[in-house]
Amino acid sequence: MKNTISEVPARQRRKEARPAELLAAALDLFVERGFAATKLDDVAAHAGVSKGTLYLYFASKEELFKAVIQQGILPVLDQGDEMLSQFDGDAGALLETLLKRFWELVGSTHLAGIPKLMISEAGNFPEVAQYYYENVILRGRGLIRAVLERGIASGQFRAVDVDSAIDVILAPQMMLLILRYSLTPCNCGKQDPETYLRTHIDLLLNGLLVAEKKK
Amino acid sequence: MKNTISEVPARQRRKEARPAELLAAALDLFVERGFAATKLDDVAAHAGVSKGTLYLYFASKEELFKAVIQQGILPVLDQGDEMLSQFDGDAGALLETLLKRFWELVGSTHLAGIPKLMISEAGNFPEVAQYYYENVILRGRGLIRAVLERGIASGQFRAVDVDSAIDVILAPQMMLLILRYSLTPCNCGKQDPETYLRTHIDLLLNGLLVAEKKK
DNA sequence: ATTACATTACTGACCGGTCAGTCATTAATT
DNA sequence: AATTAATGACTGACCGGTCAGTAATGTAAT
Repeated sequence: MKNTISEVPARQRRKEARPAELLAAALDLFVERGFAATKLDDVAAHAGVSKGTLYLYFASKEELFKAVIQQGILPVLDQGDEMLSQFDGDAGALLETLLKRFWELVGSTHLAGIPKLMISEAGNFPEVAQYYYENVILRGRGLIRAVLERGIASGQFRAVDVDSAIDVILAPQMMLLILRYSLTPCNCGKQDPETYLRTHIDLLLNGLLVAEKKK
Repeated sequence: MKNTISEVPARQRRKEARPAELLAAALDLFVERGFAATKLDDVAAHAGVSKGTLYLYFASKEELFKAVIQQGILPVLDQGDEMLSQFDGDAGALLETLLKRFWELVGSTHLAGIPKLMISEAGNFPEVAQYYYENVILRGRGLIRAVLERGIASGQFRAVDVDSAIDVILAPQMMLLILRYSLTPCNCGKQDPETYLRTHIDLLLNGLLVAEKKK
């Protein structure tokens, strides 16, 4: 006769579901507490298994870290690539759409914590940092570069220095994410991202100076 | 007769010099390895003393952290205040001067590592984060706010949303510092800061769009 | 000068808590 | 009965923090 209260056995065997559940738990905790401060016991508990089980699926804490980064961030960049190839408006509108979409996809998820996580831990995990640089940063910069070059070629944008402009454009986006997951006493990121994003795009396209251009 | 090889005794008593030397060592190591990953044994060794001595001057690792932040960053903000009160050019020139001077004072020092350090550790040390927010972030934002308001009042700047504009302006500066001390495989921050800074100020003042303004 | 005593900056072995990683055992599935 | 997913007690390294002891310096009496 089964237990009449609960049909869930104490121990379940769910080989297929474990890795994804462990990755989700790890993302949550890494993003919330940082990598070093997160205990694998807690990750396992969060995923409803014991620490031993975690080690059945991931060889070490660092491997788990790598897997979290990979699985979390690559789909977002795939979306970006797709948008770029399909969009057919002018470059200014494309830039605006891209930045807004990025915020929708990442800003509202726990994925938003990944940039801060990488910045914090890159120094101590060069292998992960290398992967992140090649597969996330370079691809992200590539997206913005394509937009800038399209805009400059069409005459819509001024012929700014593309390489540094990319960084200048991405920085406010990154900082907004970073501040969300750090310096919580700071309200910097608290005012609605709408306004922030609008100001960013407005400044970016129009600059700070009034009507007649000098320089 | 003294030792002819070396006049340095094995053990020295230098009560006055210790704190500053320990703070310098701690800044170096915290910035290089992160707070959690830095061992107090190493900090002490770097300063040429034993761990016990460190505890004569600082009550705990966290107190040492706070002292490093305070001692490192406050003088820079004092300089900023002074510049603001003395400068008498137009707001655009003031903004440019302020950003460039900031880079000179901080970008070339180990102080440049402090923003990344704070971002990484703020979550685990709320007391330090609170201090940093009140005494560094708010003061820094105050400087930029003053410049923006001066420029808008004089009619030189467009009437942008000041609060979010502050963040948009500061973000590229911060990101440049952050990338210097993180993601070292990434060359993002490697190209000379000159170009980066010039692009930032140029974009900030003039925007991305060509001559005739829309909107 | 030299000796004796007092003060205190400094040391480093040690302790206790923590946590990544292991493995003998248990129990679900085939 | 055999296989293997899952467990959780255990280990050993690590490190923040402590403290009994050591040696450098000061001071005063001889």
